[in-house]
Amino acid sequence: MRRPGASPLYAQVEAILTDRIARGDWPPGLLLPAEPDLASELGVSPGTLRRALARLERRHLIERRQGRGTFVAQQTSAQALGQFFRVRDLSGKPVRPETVVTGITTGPAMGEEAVRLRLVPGEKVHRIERLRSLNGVPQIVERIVVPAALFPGLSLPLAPQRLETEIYVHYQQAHGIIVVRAEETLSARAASTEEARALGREPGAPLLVIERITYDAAGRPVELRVSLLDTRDHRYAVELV
Amino acid sequence: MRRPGASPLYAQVEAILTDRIARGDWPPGLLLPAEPDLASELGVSPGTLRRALARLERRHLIERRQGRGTFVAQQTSAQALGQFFRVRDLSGKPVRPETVVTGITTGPAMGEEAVRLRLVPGEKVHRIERLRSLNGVPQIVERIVVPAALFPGLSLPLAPQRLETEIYVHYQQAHGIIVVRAEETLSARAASTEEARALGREPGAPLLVIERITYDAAGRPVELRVSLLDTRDHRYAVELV
DNA sequence: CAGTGGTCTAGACCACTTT
DNA sequence: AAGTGGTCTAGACCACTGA
Repeated sequence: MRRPGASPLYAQVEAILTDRIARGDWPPGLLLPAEPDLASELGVSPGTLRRALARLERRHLIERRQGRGTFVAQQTSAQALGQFFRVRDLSGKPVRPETVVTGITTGPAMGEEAVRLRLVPGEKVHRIERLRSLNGVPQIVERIVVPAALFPGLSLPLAPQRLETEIYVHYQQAHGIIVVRAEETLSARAASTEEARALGREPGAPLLVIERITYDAAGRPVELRVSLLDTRDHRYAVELV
Repeated sequence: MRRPGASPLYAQVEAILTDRIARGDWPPGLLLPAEPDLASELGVSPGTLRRALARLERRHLIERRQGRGTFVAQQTSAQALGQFFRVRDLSGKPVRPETVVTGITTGPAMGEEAVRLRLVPGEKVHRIERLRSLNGVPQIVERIVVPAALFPGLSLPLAPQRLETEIYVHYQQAHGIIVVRAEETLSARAASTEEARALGREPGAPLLVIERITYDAAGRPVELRVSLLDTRDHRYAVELV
């Protein structure tokens, strides 16, 4: 195949398949055609297709299972937690948070928020407050901002329960949005009186601040989040390679 | 090629090449044999060799340059900084630290240190204290613990200068040790009086604590490090995928 | 047993770098 | 012009899964 000044063929194939998934043409859970079939449909060799599939798998957009086939990734609670929740206990073991919603409001996006979420000024957002416990003890205060357009059913009484699991599962089930990437910045800050009360600490206690922006498969921002972690018994863990 | 219960051939090739680099048989900067030659020397097909080389490149152990050849990775200051220094300014731009050594002592490894560095109890370590400035302002207090065996020339008068650049460059030049991986855990903590004075802050001010353990190509731990960052003007940035 | 992805091989052609 | 890695192709065989 030719490639005058364009990108490599495997990258083009990767982009085509990413687009099918991002648009919902290929919904989560779908079994993809077998590799030889998909390769001939796209007009590329099996080797080139495999190279594109390997990259999609590394981005967690598909799952390949030997003997079964290749599937569009399902956003499950356990999977989203493993991918995006970096908190560990002091021995390094992963912990599972229990979550309670402590407040929901709806209003226009602030200047900074609107820019980062790429909303028109004044567009509505939901603000969600949650308290997350690790091993039964409140350890994380969390404030989430999401475009209201992505969360229409939020005023319903059942909404809080949905918000107590990872909201990425809701995104996928209700809108076919697959969350694939997040950027986090970390800092340290003194607790306010409200934050301190929620976490059972004294005002001014040092907290770890985790600010996150989350993107879907199409590269659109879909969530802003600030998490305040009490780090007496837990750590935020990363590996650098 | 057969593979009864063993690992894939490309993984075996990767292990062989990693070993050659880790042992110093292939020193940093070396030009590797051309792919067809290396493949036939190892008794594998070019495709299998390329798969192993791709993995080595992702681990930053080699660099491949089209038209020139494949080289064992050189540890440069800029490269080590880009790979392991996650601090950004508030706009997200990378910053380059200037570093001053504020203290060096030598003594036996403490219990916890000895375990993590896999030293025999009582084995000597160097403890290095540094103050790092960003844009001319002191922002990071750093304490580094390294096995004394890896840093024999530390009492020489020129040592402090060496310690003012990334010490990974010294590791590579003096011992052929290539640092490939680090684990970091983050937390928030109140500044002590000495830490506060060094950073121009009030005692008790919240600081971001970054604890790092660093490993070489052979998987041996070669450094413990604690960095205390003033996060009024900077952030620690990570991407989750 | 049939069908899937995982591994391994072999070789052609292209783009880039250096001589 | 010669040599390198990057791309793309084509096909054989193996390991795993589920009917």
